[in-house]
Formats: sequence, structure tokens, C-alpha cells
Amino acid sequence: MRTSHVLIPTLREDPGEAETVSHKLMLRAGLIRKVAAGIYTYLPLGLRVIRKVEQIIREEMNRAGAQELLMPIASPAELWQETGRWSFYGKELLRFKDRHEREFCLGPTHEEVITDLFRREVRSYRQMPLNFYQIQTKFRDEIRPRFGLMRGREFIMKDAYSFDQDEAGARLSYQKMYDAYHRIFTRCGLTFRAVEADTGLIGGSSSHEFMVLADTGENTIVYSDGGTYAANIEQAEVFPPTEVDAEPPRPLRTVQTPGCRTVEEVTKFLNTSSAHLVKTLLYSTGGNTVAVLVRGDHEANEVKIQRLLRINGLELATPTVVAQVTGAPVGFAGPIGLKDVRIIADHAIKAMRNVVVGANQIDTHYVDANWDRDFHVEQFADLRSACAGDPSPKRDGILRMAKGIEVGHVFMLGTKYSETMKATFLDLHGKECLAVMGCYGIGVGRTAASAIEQNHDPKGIIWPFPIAPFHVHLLPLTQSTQTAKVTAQLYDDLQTAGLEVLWDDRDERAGVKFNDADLMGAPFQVAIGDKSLAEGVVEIKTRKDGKKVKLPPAQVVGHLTEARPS
RNA sequence: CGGGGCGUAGCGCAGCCCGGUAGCGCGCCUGCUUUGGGAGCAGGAUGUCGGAGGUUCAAAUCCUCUCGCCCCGACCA
Repeated sequence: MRTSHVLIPTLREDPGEAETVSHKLMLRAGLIRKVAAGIYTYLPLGLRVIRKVEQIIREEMNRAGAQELLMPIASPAELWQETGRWSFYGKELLRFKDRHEREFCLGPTHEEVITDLFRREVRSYRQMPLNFYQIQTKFRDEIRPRFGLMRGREFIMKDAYSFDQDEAGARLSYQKMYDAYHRIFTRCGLTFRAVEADTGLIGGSSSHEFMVLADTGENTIVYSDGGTYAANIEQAEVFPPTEVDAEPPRPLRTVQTPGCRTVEEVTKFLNTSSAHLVKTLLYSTGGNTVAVLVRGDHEANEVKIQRLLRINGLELATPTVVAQVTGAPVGFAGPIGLKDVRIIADHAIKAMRNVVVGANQIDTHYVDANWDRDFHVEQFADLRSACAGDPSPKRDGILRMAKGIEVGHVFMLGTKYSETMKATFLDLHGKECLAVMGCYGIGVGRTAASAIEQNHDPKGIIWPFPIAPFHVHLLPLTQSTQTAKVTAQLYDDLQTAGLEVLWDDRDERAGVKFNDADLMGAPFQVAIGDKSLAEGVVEIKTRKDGKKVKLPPAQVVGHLTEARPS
């Protein structure tokens, strides 16, 4: 393709709206343009990358036995009401009414629609197992879209849904997808890791997320140094402590702690450590307030809390609510004398003796409090996030932390949807059975963005070969007829050899072309100019390592077909 | 939704505090020169200063309301 025939509006400077590397580079290299918050146009170059990722996904899904179909973007409220997600999904579900006042939503995911298809069309075990997938634009009215394609409101997703006769079959389908995902992300040139994950709004029994390892990732993952365990920090199980503090209980006392509201202030003032303090966090959940106790140096894990309480929607209580419940300003809440509030605690609390807690009174704390003597805990559970250094749940060493970008997620759904939507089939014995389901998503744009996060340098993008918008960037540097002739010949020959070529035929200076080429990130650049042609050669640069080779034009095709990763 | 910030030329920004009728760099157009890592000189075009009200002789600047966008949190492919 010739540069003069395609819109590639590169930018010299970083756009003000972008923060992360991939977002900046996608804008600068002319891949995308924003239309509204979280909504983008894919420009020709960006679309080529998207299509490549889609094609890799398509090939691997087909190879794994899934069949492609395409569901509508708009779906009727009734289907969502059937599973209860019309109300459960919340504001993220963009709803609207048609001219007949019938309610619809833009599909954020398609369990309802596909399950409806299954129950209408599939009767017999003979037709199973089935795995349907689509590559389609989704809409989720995200609270805060950000980082360009990394978290859009409108985004392209591959979603697949499997239907099996039983658990064993479903596990096999799940494993096939798990393996396919490994191949997909490997082919996309990504460094990634599959981790155990929470199932969130989709629901189901278990799931894995595929995390691209990158410091800019929004997720924290933990993994064991023994090598077999990896999980999202939301999910990672924390063992109850094995040893209880042996200190004999001392009498409960109150102390004045003027102006000390944070863990840090209180422990510093009392000259103790945060491991001897119990944080009392008040959460609001649909009108109720819950007190959650965690050790001062631990992080409460809101996903675990929600799972224990079987709710979706948890917020730290506002200062007003805190004042109502505790009778004191924020910073002095404690479990002693707290009324009309459920109190749940992390396992770690059980092992603590003679702790510091808030006294529900301004500028006052209790010291030497003991849970079995001074306050009541309704339930102990795993409510905190794992930390680096915690033992691995698989008992293969200790945990370490890393940041990741979630590019794919596979779920074992079980019969959650087939049950509520009565998706059944007749088995071998003529008995009516519920289909056992799985669902499997990949963020296409996010995968492309992740590739940039992992593959760039100060000059621009360094595309992994399989998803590069072009393989070779031809850069004629001088205006001579000789240069033009060699360039045109190379353009034809390279394409004939099956390489995708971008020919920078603009009337620009060499520096501009080099810089734009580095920015756009094609794996190979071929510079053609009078200087090197005088020696009978052109110059091939590998974008990744910057290495340059001089070769006669006739040998370029051979060299590049050779250098091309398979 | 809570907290912070920003809307001025296609892009990046200054001007706003202290009101006097809009500027810089890049890009764009024309000409000449230049031509292997973001050229030089000369000339030129481009703004309802996000929008609506208000205060004032006078508003980009002060006040009120509104819309959009970005960043931090809850959400997630």
C-alpha cells in the first residue's frame, strides 16, 4: 500500500489526552482517533492490526472446534430479565427503548442470547458438544473508560460459549479453550500468564484470566516462586494463620489518641506496629452497613467480602454513615460496642492478642483488646488480599506480585444460565438434562494495545511480526529515477513473495520518513537512496534491534523471506 | 457517583491572578533554495477563546449555570 493512498495521520507530539504508552502510540502512529469517551474509530492502520488479531483468534478457535456465528448487538430486555441480570448488571448495561417503547440493551456479553438459541434449536445429546463464538463489538457503559483501547466503552471482543452434556465434557471444552488461548496469545507475540480469577458478573464456578505482564497493568497478580500457582490478587486464597499470638491477655484500656486517624498515625503515636492494630472498615451495601475487621498492615479484599456476603455492590461508608453508626468521625471506628452492624473479620484477627482498635469516640482508641473477650465477631473468613511473602495456596513456596493486563478470561459456567433459561437436551436415555456451559472472552483491541505496551521503545511501536499492520516499510529517500525504479521493483517483488508492504511515497525528507517508520513499527524497513545505490545496495533495518544490513536490491526478497519469523 | 484537573488555530501550549478586543511552536498553503535521521529563507491562511446567561463603557480574563474531556477510586475483555 502506498502512504499517499491511505490516511495515516501521525503526530509528532504526545496528545494531551493520553497517559499510557499504548494509548499515546496508537494515537501518534495514526491507528485510532477518539470519537467520544471510550469510543474510537479504527483508522486503516489500526484496523489492519485488529484484523490480524481477529484472524489469529479465528484460526485457533476453529482449530479448537468452535464454530463462528454472529449475534445482534441489541438484545431485548426479556432475555436479561429471565436471568435476573437486567437488574443485577447495573448501569454498565446501556438500555434504550424502541419506537414501541419496548426495552432493549446493547449487549455487553451474550450468555442470554446464545442460551436462548441453544434451547430453541438443540434437542439431543447427538448434537453436542457445541461451542459457538463470535467476534463482535460490545458495549459496556464503563464508569471510567481510559487508556484508549485498553478500556473502551465500545470494544471488539471474541466471545465463545460451550454447551456440554456433563461436567466432564464441560471441563474438556474448558481445557480446549484454555489451550487455544495459549496458542493465540503466543502467536500474538505476548508474554502472558494464565491466573486463577474471580468470576464476577458472569458467574460460574471457576475461571482463569490471561494476563499480559506489564507494569502499566490495572490488575495485580500473585504467583508462587515454586512456579505452579498464579492468581489474580482478588482471588488468591490466604491461609488462616497457623500460630496464635501466645501473649497472655492484658486488661482492656482506653487511651487518648488526639488527631490520630490513620493506621500509621495511631501506631506511631502508640509506638506499636500496624500488625498489632485491627482496622475496622465500614462498608455500605444496599442500605446496610457491615463492619470488616482486618489487620492494620493488611488490605481488605472487596471481592472476597462481596462473595462472602453474596452481594454485588460494596462501598466504603461515607463519613456521614460512619458518624451515624459509630458516633465518631472517620478514623476511630472499632468493634467494641458497635451496635446494629454485622461484624465480620479476616482470619488473621483470630490469631491476634492485645490489639489496638478504635473506641467509636473521637480521639480515643482501646489497647489490649481481645476478640474473644471484648467484642463479638459474627464470622471469620478469608477477607484480605494476599501479600508478597504469603505462603502459596498450592504450598509450593511463597507468593510474589506482578502487574498484568487482562486480555482473556475463560469461565466454567456450570448450569447457571441453562437452569434459569431452561436450556435442556435429551440424553442417551431420553432423560431431560441441563446443558453444562462455559464462556470464553478475548479483548481484541486490548490485545493489540497490550502488544504495544510490551513492544515499544522511545521511537515508537515495535510490532510483533504476526500482528504488524505491515511487514516491510519501503523508504525511498531521494527523488532520483533510479531510486524510484528500485523502490517500485522491490514493492512488486516483496508483495509477490507474500509480504505486506507499505511504501512511503510521500515527498518528505529522509528524517521524516525514518521517524514515521520507527513510530509505526513495521518489523523491517528498507531504505533506498542514491548514496547506497551508488554502491549497488539498499539498506535493511530490523526495527526490533536496529540492526542494519546492506544488500543488493535483488537479494532483499530472499533476505526478508529468510528473516521473517514463521 | 465521590475527589482532582483541563477546554484558546489541525496538534502541543502561553495569555486568565491584575478586564482594554488573541499569541508561540509544530503542522498547513505559495515561491526559491535544500535533499540519507523531524531543512532554510521569504510570504500567507486559519480562532463563534467549549456553550448559555450575567457584571462592565469594555470579558479568553470576573460571577452563575451548563456541556465535554483527562487523572485517582468502585467496574472489566
